[in-house]
Amino acid sequence: MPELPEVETVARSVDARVRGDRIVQACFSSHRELFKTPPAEQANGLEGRRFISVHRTGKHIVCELGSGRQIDAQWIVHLGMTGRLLVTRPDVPLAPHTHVRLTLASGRELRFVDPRRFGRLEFRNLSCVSGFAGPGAEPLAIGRGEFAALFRGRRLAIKAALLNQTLLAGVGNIYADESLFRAGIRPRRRAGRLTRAELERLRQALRQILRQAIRLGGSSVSDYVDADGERGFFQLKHCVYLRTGEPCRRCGTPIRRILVAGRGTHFCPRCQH
DNA sequence: CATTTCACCTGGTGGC
DNA sequence: TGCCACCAGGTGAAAT
Repeated sequence: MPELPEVETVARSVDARVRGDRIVQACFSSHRELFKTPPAEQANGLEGRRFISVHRTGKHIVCELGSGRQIDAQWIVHLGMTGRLLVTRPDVPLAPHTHVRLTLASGRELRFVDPRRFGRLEFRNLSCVSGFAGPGAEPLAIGRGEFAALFRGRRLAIKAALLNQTLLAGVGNIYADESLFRAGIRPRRRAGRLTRAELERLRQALRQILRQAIRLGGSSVSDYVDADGERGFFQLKHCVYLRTGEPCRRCGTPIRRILVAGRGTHFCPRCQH
């Protein structure tokens, strides 16, 4: 489900609800594939610590934790396709596929729910390991020259390059398609063949779209919600994503769907070159 | 090395 | 109503 704007929205809403709160008890499910750190070790590390802050890096939610005032551990949550982090009252019935419950000193619960189990959870004790650092560049912070350099000499499709998290962190299928539409670039163009002007159009398109999507709370295509259960509204602004056969909002030509890098890819054959 | 394909999961939808 | 094929916001391992 979640790409940069959705993860940013979730991180902000979780931060607003749990900052300063202490974890009293941690309950983990037995689906081991979810846990990069063994669940018992995570529960052990979480219990007794306080949320100092929660923020986003790429598609990862990073919870900075402390036993006292200092940050001494991190809990890192990747939502995969269908993961949700929810802060609820404890009497709210458990959703199916709830894999983690953190009981907080305030009496509320932080819950991790993930039907497809593509999410990943990791605990890092900073006295043993370094802090989390994702590999890719932040699309909202990267400059023109650095952005262009990411794609230089690459023969793969520009859409596949946008999805590669080690190049840019946070862009997924929705925002790759939407930014390529806004920049007027076909998704199958070879990344290394884009002109300097096209690359700069793409960088600007990405910035504008990601910022607007964050303002609107992300895209709720089927089930995405933030920590308060609120849906986003950017899906109302989609120009191509999941609009196969519908008229292009700019020129009226039916939107086409193809496969690129194994992912459904949507574009306007008239507006994109 | 760079790039492509596929497996990992559940659930929703639409056709017959 | 049921059954089936196909699709879905992601990623990392294996193959090429």
